[in-house]
Amino acid sequence: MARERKSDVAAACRKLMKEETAGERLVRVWIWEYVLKFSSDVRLIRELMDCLALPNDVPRLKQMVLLKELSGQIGRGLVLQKTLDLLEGMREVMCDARRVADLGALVEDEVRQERKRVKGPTDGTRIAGAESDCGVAGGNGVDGGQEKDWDDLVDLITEVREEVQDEPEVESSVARKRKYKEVENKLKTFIAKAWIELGPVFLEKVEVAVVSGLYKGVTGNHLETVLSKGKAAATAVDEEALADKVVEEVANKEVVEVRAADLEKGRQGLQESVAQLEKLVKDPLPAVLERTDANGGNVSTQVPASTSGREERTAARSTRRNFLDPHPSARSHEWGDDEIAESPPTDSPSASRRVRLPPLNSAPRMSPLVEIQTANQPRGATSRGNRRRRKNHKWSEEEVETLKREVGKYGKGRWKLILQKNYDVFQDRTEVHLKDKWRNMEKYEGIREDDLD
DNA sequence: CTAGGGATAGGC
DNA sequence: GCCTATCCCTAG
Repeated sequence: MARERKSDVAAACRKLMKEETAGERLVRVWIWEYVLKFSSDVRLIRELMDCLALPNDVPRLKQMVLLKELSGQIGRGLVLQKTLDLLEGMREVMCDARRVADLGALVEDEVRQERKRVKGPTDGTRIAGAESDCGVAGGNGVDGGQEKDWDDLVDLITEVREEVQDEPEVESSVARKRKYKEVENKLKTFIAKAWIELGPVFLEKVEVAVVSGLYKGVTGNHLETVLSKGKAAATAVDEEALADKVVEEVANKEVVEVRAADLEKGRQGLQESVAQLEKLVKDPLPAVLERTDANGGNVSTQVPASTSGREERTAARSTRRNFLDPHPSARSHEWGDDEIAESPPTDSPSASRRVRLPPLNSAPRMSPLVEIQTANQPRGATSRGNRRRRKNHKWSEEEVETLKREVGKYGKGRWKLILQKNYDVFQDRTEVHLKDKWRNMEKYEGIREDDLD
């Protein structure tokens, strides 16, 4: 039943997205920005994904997703190679962001043209705040500080990883553990800084502005005027500056005293904004939340990390790849390939109807890392370079024994589970590594699952 | 996520 | 070269 409703929602959303205007697309970006920044509820994010495609051509959003994934790495235990891959993804996106520094202007342009086309009958589709750049272009400031942090971090991880590869047998040494801790801390700092770099998201600014009474809202007339006069860009700067100022003030002042009247005012303002948003995009959240509540907070796609039952695993299997868990062996990130790729839930039929922005990556497909490395790193300091095959990492006795034991316990084919239960032993391995190793052992050593106790 | 095909590294 | 171990890719 939940399943049917789910597909209903998804279908309805697809339909909506088919007719998505440039303005609505912006709304989609705002929603995602906000959710990615403030929700740590993976379940919610997945559900939302089914209903509202994650725009895959906005560097800022990509950065946010990558940051989420990196955070997840810390939570689940570091897999150095994966961390490096994610970091490389970050670098790519950061470069993209720089390349399209004026994307905001382009979007506004699209909005303007779109408005010209649909002018008249569709009075109800006023685009709240569409003349502001709304953060699509915001956060493009990838400055040198972040690059340096990035370099340091990658160097450190590479170094540790190589150490692990060269002397896998001392994996549990105190020094090794300290190294991992160091990586983790540095990574945390990097992530925190990156979020700061990204700056406030659009809805956040609106929220702050409304609550502090400085945001007067945008009237339809105002919008029309702005758009028709073609002064969108100029206004966007003003609004942006205002919002920034507000955020800054709020951040710097001792806690701003908020009186009841202000709060009420703010709440009303937010309610209006929400109503406007709902007019534009059918907000999937209420349905999702209602469903999760009805379900006692449980949704079938949720996988409690600690469980291991076979049934649960099957139940948890999703038709779609978990976006927080990219393909284990993927060496490059899927986003930004030249095609205008669809996000998973939005199946292709609607693709052609989408408002399209210029491809972000029309530039060479080669990893920006290459340029950077060759430029900044004299010797092969970071040996992984472009897409180099990782150095063969011989299996230690302990790893092999653990693998045998665990296959005996959980059965062949539960690679992910086995890995999760033994992150400390299988440092720097993925489930694919476990699977491959077992295959070899079967093939060349004649080991069988049933030989094990 | 897993299975299986295939590429590559590295030892002899 | 051949063979095994390891790594990588991708269909299902």
